[in-house]
Amino acid sequence: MLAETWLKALQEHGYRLTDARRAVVEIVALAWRALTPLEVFDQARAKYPELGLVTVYRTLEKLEELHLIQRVHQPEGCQAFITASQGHQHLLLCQNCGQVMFFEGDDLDTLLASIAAKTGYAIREHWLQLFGLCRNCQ
Amino acid sequence: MLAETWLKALQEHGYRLTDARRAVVEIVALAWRALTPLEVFDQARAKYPELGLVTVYRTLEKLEELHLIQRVHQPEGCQAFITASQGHQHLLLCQNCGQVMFFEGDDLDTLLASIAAKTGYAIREHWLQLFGLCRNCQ
DNA sequence: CTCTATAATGAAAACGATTTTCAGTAAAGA
DNA sequence: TCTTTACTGAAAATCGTTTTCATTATAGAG
Repeated sequence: MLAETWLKALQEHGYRLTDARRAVVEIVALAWRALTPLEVFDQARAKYPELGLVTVYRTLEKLEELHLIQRVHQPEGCQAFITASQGHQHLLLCQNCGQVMFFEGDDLDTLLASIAAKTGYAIREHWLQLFGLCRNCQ
Repeated sequence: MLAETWLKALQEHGYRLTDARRAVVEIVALAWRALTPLEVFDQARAKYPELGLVTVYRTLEKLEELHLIQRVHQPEGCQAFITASQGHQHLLLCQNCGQVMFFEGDDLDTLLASIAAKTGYAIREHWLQLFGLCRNCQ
């Protein structure tokens, strides 16, 4: 299970395993859409009612630092997090239900080379994100 | 001049022309990199010292509403604004000095069709943004 | 299994960015 | 010139996030 992997990773980096952390990790690892810290808090409190919002922030910070989760930029805001993509993948978001999918295989080399030539920029990174409707929401 | 065009557009949409608004518009229209509300405030106060930060927020809101400026998402934050792209253009940002350039001619149709087929999504929008070093910063 | 150092906790306070409220001011059309 | 009302800046309120701090509990040592 993904949650187990994340907890192990936290431990291996010298972080302790606590009930609060476990509750947060389990919610985020299972999420099929990006969750804000407040949403994580609300959902994780069902498992662990003593949980504080501050701990959610602190745990998300560590998960992001270990590249286990990543922040998702959306028109409505940029506070939500989702499981990090592995390797060179990009996001595809459902505009209705928020479902997050990853895809790979973007071949932008030709485009990037042409832009570099036109602008004189040395291009070092790119963000590509798609929005649409998932099968269920069409 | 771009500032004139924006002021005219504001007027045509029923908004009044004031000194505070003129000061904000002139700063943002001339910017070569994305500016946060606070940066706009600081720069515009040189022209119009009575200016309030609240008015900067309110003016930016109207300029965005009229699609004259757009918010720029960056790893460091998503509060800054830049002149809006015209038509189907994307952003290219210098990671060192922040210079913003627009480019067009992204041919993603093949990619989008393949992702749509693979995922079942009806893709309706895409965000593409490039980061690198401009000629001067390399 | 117990002890101990210290990482982690939650509550409250502080913080930065943004929005709202409000009474006074000024743009623009009559 | 007058009048309506959009616009203003200051202050207060709000929202998301971070810091502070005293207490708790994990994890490694003994």
